[in-house]
Amino acid sequence: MADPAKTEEKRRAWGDEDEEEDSSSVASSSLVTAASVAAEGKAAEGEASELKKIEELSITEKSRTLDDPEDSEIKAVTSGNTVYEAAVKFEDLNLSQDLIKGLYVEMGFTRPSKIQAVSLPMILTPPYKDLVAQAHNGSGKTTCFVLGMLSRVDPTKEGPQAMCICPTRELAQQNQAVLMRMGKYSGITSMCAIPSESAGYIPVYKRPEVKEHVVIGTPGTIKKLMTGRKLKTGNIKILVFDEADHMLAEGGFKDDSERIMKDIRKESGGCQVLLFSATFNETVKAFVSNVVRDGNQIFVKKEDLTLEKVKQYKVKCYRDRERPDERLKIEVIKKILEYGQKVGQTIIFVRTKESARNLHKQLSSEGYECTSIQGALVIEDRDKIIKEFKDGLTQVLITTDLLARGFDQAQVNLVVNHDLPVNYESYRRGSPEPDCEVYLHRVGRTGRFGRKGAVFNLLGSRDDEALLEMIENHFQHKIPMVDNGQNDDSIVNAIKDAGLL
DNA sequence: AAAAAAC
Repeated sequence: MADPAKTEEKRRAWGDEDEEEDSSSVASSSLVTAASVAAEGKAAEGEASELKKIEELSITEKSRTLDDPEDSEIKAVTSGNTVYEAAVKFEDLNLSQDLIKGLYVEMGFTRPSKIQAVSLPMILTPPYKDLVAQAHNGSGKTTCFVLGMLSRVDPTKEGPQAMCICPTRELAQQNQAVLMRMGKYSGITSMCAIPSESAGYIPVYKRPEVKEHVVIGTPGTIKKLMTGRKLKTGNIKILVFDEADHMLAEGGFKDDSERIMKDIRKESGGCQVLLFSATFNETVKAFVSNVVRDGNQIFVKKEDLTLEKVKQYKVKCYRDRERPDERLKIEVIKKILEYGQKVGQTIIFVRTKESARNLHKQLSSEGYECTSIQGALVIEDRDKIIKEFKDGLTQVLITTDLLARGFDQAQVNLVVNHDLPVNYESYRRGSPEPDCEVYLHRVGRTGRFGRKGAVFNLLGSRDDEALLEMIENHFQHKIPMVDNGQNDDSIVNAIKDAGLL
């Protein structure tokens, strides 16, 4: 539907948003069999001074139906003396009846997923400790922090008591949508603090004070409201950073995030801070555990992060010459879409806004319906394109890394990397390295909640081949090559092998 | 290079 020429672009886009992580589907459950507590080191039994215990939560999961992405062990390190028991049922969590009803009736959940089982007790048990939590894509992280926020709000009191900071507008909106559904029966109110349409822009000083209980938004708007004294943070009890590794990364939102965290911690007299993401590279991890020194931690080994039900492939899209063959990429994409349309929705990732536009134009002109989104679009168009895709009105969405993180759409079962994610710093240094974290997030747009999916990585050069090899090594996961031949069934077979079709 | 962002 979307006509590329029709979508206006703004010279300076200051919208933010992106979409979140777990949405509609049933959080399928993993069975928590045992939580054995092993004392760190060879500490003698009487050593009460030992502050840290390492709990190896060995978790066997039984994926009963189609859900259950998390196979691997997650390792939890607790701080302090509290012993947490994994929640087998939502009833184990002392939630209000309103929230229980929201989980079962509105969300349709049955039991906590693995990350929920492990993290929710840590979030909800006093004394309220900070938490850094890593879990697989599509494993239900959003539910963890949304439930955390809802549980800590007193609906009889007015004003902000919980806050969530996200990297993009789309993600903030998606998270708020989840919160509203889950909190449907609780009487808890929320607002989305993101840049609004330029037409209806109201300067901060003219806005009323925020009265809602929960504020979800992007760093700039949140900061603006805070400095404009329209967002009082004195009663904030819980502060969440979604996609926390990115929110705290150099070159990410580090400065904004630290500022916000510092101010709120001071104003509120110390509030609980939750950091959630599917990825934490070593640099961020070191920094993060410094930020939440006295907190609990949940981590997953990077080798265990790849989603089993999502099949990854690579396709050679260059011929003899060692330069990208855009034409060949288009042909391969067309092949993928031919069959992809039959199985569900497709997201195509590109590196730049310009490629998003160009690819959109090209595919459209060849009769392949698609839409595209990137940060230069005006907010109205961004919202419209997301809505159309979420409503299933469009099948193919071309995007920059705007949607790499958190975007949750169960029907997406094909992801195409038209360009591989490259670490910009290394690129500038002249020795390009892949951005493995972004790669993992892109892959995670499919296979939500244990569903099946396929990812096609288009290799435009020998360099791309080397990049993907580094990604394979990073995750210790070999990615098979699929023939690009236009005359055989390699692509179809790959889609079939992934369990689609 | 992507994203957020202002009055």
